[in-house]
Amino acid sequence: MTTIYDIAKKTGYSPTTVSKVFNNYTDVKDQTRQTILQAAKELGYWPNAHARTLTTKKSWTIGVLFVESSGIGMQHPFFSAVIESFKQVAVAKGYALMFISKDVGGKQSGYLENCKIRGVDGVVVILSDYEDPYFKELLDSDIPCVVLDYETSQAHTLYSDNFEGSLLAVEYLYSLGHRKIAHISGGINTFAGSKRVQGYELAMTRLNLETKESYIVDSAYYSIESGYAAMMQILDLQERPTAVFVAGDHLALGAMRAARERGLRIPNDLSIVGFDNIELSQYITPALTTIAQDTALMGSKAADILIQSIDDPSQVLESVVLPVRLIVRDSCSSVTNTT
Amino acid sequence: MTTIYDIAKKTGYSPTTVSKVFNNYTDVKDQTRQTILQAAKELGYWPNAHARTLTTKKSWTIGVLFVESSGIGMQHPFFSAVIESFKQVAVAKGYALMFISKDVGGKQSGYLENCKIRGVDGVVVILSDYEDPYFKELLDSDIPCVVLDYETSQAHTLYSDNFEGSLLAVEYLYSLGHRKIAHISGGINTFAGSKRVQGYELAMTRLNLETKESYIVDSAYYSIESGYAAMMQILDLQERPTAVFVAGDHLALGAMRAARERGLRIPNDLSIVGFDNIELSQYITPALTTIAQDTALMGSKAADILIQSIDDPSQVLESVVLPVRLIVRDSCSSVTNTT
DNA sequence: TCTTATTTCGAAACCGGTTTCGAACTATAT
DNA sequence: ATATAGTTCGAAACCGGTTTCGAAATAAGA
Repeated sequence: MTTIYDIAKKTGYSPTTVSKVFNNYTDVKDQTRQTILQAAKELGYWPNAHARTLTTKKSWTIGVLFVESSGIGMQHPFFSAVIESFKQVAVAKGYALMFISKDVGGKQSGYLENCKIRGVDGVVVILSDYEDPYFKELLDSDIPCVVLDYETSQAHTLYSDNFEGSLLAVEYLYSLGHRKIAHISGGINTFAGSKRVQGYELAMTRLNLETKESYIVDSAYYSIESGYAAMMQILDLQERPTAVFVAGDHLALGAMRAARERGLRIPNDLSIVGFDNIELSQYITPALTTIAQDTALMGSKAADILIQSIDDPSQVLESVVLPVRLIVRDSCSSVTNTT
Repeated sequence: MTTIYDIAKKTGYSPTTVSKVFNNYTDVKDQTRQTILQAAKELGYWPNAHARTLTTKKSWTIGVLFVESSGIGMQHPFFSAVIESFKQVAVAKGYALMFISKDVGGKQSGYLENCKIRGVDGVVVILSDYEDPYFKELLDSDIPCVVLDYETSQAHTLYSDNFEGSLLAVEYLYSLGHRKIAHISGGINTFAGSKRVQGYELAMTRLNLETKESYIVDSAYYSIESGYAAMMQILDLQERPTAVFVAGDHLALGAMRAARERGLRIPNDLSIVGFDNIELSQYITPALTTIAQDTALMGSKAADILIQSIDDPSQVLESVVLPVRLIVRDSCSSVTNTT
């Protein structure tokens, strides 16, 4: 491993000057710069990020806090799409991404501890369970954070307009003639889930539709399985709805499966609207009508905000609400006879 | 930021002794240890990983090299499933995961350079294009690598038995009575893709079936779109096959869509076998019969091998071939009249 | 030619840890 | 009381960089 000292020795200049070359200081003669650069190339020199971080206190590393209660981690398509777009702008600005976990090496430690130990410059957090005390601990710290899909006054936040999404979905179903509209929630205890329920309820009220208790089924996770179970529950109702607004595409997939098993055809016998617009929703049959979140924008915008906040921690906290839109495909049909 | 020097000052012991406490040296009196631990707690001490790495030359960081030519990055379900399981064992052993990219900060740099700069202890690589010269550069280096879905004598390798998978698929279709079996390849230029084609060809030969040129369609990427295009090409054939073995589930989704648009019912008019067993393949209609790779095993095994290799770089290179299995679902039907 | 201003460079301290090796101190054996 | 063994601790060098500030060298101005 060659160091700036090796280069200094070889060229006859001091380590100081060598360091200056790699940091684009102006007080070094151009010819000197060339000599040093040349020597660096010959010796195969790579700057040591750890040594640099030690003095500068900047690691050029962003922590990714990404945990789902369901435990499937990176596999969730919505989250991974966001992170992918986040990564692209972060890398372009010179940052590397590092996963933050608790319990590293089998030792109970917590997110904040690991962030401190690793010296990350900032953290982007996407959790399904924001009640985690270890997350709170991180929020309370001085580490710049941008948190997605959640609302808090302690950090920059970024989330889709879940509320509006629900309105769009229900109003669309209404416009097709549906009056008995049920809702499969993604968990009232999650931020997005509760917003979506609220949006559903408001929409129903606005449209003068009765909001029955039994028409709202809470499913614990955004998984296919729980969507299946929730739909089964709805199908057992004596007064079956003609349409179901489902708070997530994965849930919707499970719901569609349940309906199919019960012999219901979609959209003929039952209309379904999802939420998220995951890639596959357009390829299933029938293609899923859903509310699209702009994952690419969410990721890139989050990176912009976080990096700004790293550069200037005194920045006022931003709270960005991203627009959603209805994507009409084939999983809904109009109701002719409104019983 | 409190350091071991702060703790030393507060307790009256030397930085050496403080350091020893955190490194579990035995030559420190138990009472001393308690005093120092107590002081550390009070001062809110976190060890500085960068400083530690600087002297020990070990960063407890594993680089993740994960690029797809299609550019969708982490979103690919197969790859992200593998990484997720990799991450779990790596974290349990005390490592953090860091994404390695080239062109950091807009500067053309390459994978090796970034690995060297960041001082990662090892790298797990999953690429779709293993011809990348920057990847070769990394392979030629002294950094421990484990590469997935590829074969090379320069690193530890790990891949599913693609060849066997093809045999299973074709033999299964044969057992259902199919004789005209086509193949949509995932790209003859990828390692897995070529193995799958070879397996297909061997199976056909073994079963005494004619391997027509036109029955093998090469699709550039493992995307839904290219699966769609490839299937269209097959459906344009005058002598249409009764079954298609598709080299990837995503491709299969596109292929099914194409067939459906052409008015063909699956499995009645056309049988399809996929490859990968992505989560969604069981939820589409008809549920996809496919060849399953053991992604969890691949990830955890890869982590085991890499970490062993980090601990002892002189280890002989391992090349692990993981078993695959046929998962029968609803996308294939038996052929009664073999024309 | 002598100031003065501008370039160009380097000594030295510092960042926060680790590790070797010897010294001092305590306990045990003779 | 003395020799020996075992325990406990710390001085100092080192890891590979950055940065301040002053000095030397060179160029410009009078």
